[in-house]
This record gives sequence, C-alpha cells and structure tokens, in this order.
Amino acid sequence: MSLSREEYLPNISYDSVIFGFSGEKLKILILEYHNMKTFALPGGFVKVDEDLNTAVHRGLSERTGLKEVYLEQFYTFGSMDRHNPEIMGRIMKEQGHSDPDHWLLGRFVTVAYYALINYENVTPKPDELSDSIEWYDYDHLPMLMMDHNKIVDKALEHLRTHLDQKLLSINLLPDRFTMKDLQLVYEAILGEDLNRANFQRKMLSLDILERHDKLYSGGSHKAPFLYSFKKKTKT
Amino acid sequence: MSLSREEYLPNISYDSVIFGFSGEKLKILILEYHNMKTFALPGGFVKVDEDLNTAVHRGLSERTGLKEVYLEQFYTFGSMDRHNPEIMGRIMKEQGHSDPDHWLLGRFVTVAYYALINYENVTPKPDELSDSIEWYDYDHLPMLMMDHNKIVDKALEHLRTHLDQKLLSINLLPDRFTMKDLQLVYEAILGEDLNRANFQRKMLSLDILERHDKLYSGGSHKAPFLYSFKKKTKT
DNA sequence: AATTATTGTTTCTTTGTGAAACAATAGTAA
DNA sequence: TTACTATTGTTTCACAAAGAAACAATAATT
Repeated sequence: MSLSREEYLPNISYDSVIFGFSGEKLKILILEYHNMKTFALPGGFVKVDEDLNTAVHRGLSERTGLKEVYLEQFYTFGSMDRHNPEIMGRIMKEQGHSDPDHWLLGRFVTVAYYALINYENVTPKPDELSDSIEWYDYDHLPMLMMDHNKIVDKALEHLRTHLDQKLLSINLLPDRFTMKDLQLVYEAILGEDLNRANFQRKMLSLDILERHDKLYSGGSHKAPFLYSFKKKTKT
Repeated sequence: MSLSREEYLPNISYDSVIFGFSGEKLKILILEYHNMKTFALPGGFVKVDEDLNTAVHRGLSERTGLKEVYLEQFYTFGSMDRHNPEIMGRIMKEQGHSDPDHWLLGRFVTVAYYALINYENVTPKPDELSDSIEWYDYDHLPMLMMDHNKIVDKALEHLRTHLDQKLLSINLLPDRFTMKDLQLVYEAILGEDLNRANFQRKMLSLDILERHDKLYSGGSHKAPFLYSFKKKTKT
C-alpha cells in the first residue's frame, strides 16, 4: 500500500471502533505511534474507484484478517477542529515521509463505523504509519488523537440503543453458546447487570435462538443448554 | 457562489431531505432541472475551511431563508454507483459550464441530513444549477436522480424510529398548538392513524408539554387546551 | 443419599397499551 | 332557556409486557 495521491479520494477518511469481547470485558482496538506517545482509532482511506463500505471492510481485513464481519456505519464527523496537520506531519516524519504538501496533511471528513468481534480469534497487525495495535479495556482507554474519544463514545451509545436489532449480526460469540454467555455479552455492552430469569424469557421470546444439546461442563450443577442463532429468514 | 475548484472540498457533498408539513400531508422539497426532466434532492458542497454541519445549515438557509433549523445527520452514502458524470455533465452544460474535467463531474461521497419545517413559513429558492424547487407529496414523489429515492426512504425510516426523541427539536408546529395538531404531525410522519385517548395519555406522560389556556376556536364543541414544548432542561 | 451450585420455569406483582365508554363543554338550533 | 351536536379530556377495563422472587431440575461432589 503506497498512499499515493492519485489512488485515494482526498479529504475523506474512515475510522473504525472495533469492539472486542471474550467472556469478560469489553475492549477496543487502538493504534499507537510509540515515539509520538499518540493513540488513535484504526482508520483508512477510500480508493478512487472503490465503494466506501468496501474500503472499510478492506481496512478491517488488513488489520485483523477477518472477512465478512458486520460493520455498522453510525456517524460522519466533519468539523474543522478535526484538522491537525502538525501532529499528522510528525507521525509521517517518523516514518520517513516529509512532503509538506502531502494530501494526508489536509483536512478530513471521516465516516465512522463500529464492529463487534471475538478478540481471541484475531492477532491485529499495525499499518504502515503506526508502531503497534493493541486491545484496551473500554474502562481504561488512553487519551486518543483529535476527536477519537468522542467517536468511541458515540459508537457505544449507538450500539447500546440498537443492541437487540444487531444481535444476529454480532460476531462476538462462537457458533454455540449458553444463555449465560449471551447474558455476559449484554452486560458488558450495556454496562449493567441484568435479571437472569427475565433475560432468558426475553431472549427466548425474540425467536432468534435455536436450542441444542446440553453442555456437560464438569461443573457440579445442572448442565445448561447450548444455543445458536437461527439463520436469517429471507423476507 | 462560484463553485470554483479551490473553494470546496472535492468528492464530498451533502444532500438534505426537507420534510414539510402544514396540518395535513407530509411533503418533501425537490429540485428540478426542467429541460433535463431530472429531479434531485437539494444538496451542496463543503467549503475547505467550513464545518460539515455549518455547510448543511448554510445550504438550507440559502434555499429556504430559515436559520437555526434542526438538522439530523442519518447516513453517508458512498457507493460507486452514485457516480454518474454523464447526467451531471448535461446539467452543467444547460447552465453554460462545459469543462470536461470539472470537479463536479467527479465521484461524490454524500452525507445525508433531514429537517422538518412548517412549509407555510417558507418560499424556496432554486440554486444556480437548477430551474425550480417545489414541494412534493411524499406519496407522489417523482423519480429522482441516482440514489436519491433511497436517501428519502432511509430518512423517513430514521425519522419514524426516532420521532419521540426528536419531538422537541421539530420545527413543524407553532409555539402553541393543540393535542390534535400534534397527533396530526405524528400520523403524517408515521403514515397511520393513532388512537386519540392513548395518544393523549402517552404525550402527557412524556412530561415534555406545558398546558396553557384553552383555545376558543368558534367550533360548537368543547374548547381544546393549548400546549407548548417545555424548555429543554440542561443536565 | 444428602449437598451444592447453577440452570430452566413459573408465579406474582407492577407497569404499560389498546379499545371503549363516560364526562365536560362551546357553540348551534329550537 | 333548553335541547342538541361535535369535539375534547379522562377513566375504565382487558390484556400484554416487564421486574422480582420463588420453585423445580440436575450434574457433579461428599
């Protein structure tokens, strides 16, 4: 990937809030520019002959190896105070680019997306401008570049209000899971405890789960059923 | 307004779905290029040193004279099949522009917004590329350019699912209105009839209305109360 | 066989919703 | 003045949904 001027649309970028979960805490994928002590959301640019959505999927795939992940676009940020050519210039200089008129130093309107994945399935790779990429607990995010903390907040707000509708598209759980697993996902995302009995009733009433054999975990108690999501029905 | 290359960000546009209402039917503001028999949503471009939201407000103000109208951003459309240089070229030729490399012929990622206004307060003005601008009933929209019909559909879908939260920001009603007026707004937007008693109960329970003196309309029946929206409370 | 931890279900109560009835009242007609 | 009508505000009733707690089942352990 060359980031040459002719290949990409100028002034347009995307940023992605990649939520990760693995049975316990909600995490987010964050890029770091080590020498700069600067943190940022993973993002990218749109090729001149490429769909916006394709570009975002391509970027996620390059960083995580994951394909066919559900990505939800939730807002486009376009205020002038996003423009910070100084810090961008320093990041590029660290990596050996020093053209003072480089298109990356311009002002960007960024389209923001979020995704939800099981972070144990993934070993993230940094891009050509960053030094590393790591999972951070949502509760302990570092200070991010420009307006990226606000972007994270808005992503989570959007996810919380649309969680039920997005459930089927979520890539957080293995094919088969227990009701307890599912409840843990909900509690991590919503940030609050839920009543077990009512949660079970609600999930079953949504009519999106298929019940399978029981899981004999070796625990000295009743074995839980395993569930999977029903295939989406074409309407 | 000159549309010169240096003044605007290339490849980024906005489109606005302006819903209008005046006691009866839901309407939408549509531009027409007469000789082309082409219809489109009113839209515009973002100046290089201007916030995206500011640009959209500026565009709405230029066309309707309205300021401080509530605009909701709901989606950004960025697929390649939005690119149609042929039709854009013909529109520009009609108006005397004929540069085959003009930036307006490029591909655009468009950020879409909607607004709700009382259309009786407004006399819309066409822009420099269009011949006229008119209100069309939502039920009888003409075929619009490119993906603009889809943009309208998605705007209404968004509005319907968020109507309760957006109520306070809606500019459809005068300062004081009856419960009947409010119900007509809901029915026009949702496209269905609502039960009068339950609607009243729900609106009162939202705790966003202030009740004032009765309105003696001259009708031979009980006079309705007038209501206004409570001032937004700062949290 | 008793015990423990956890899961699945049921019950009870409270809250919300849809449909219908009832009550109030501003003008009109007799 | 007195019915009458149209419309509005409120209440009631039936029913569904949601929250809390109790009850029942059961896989391993003691």
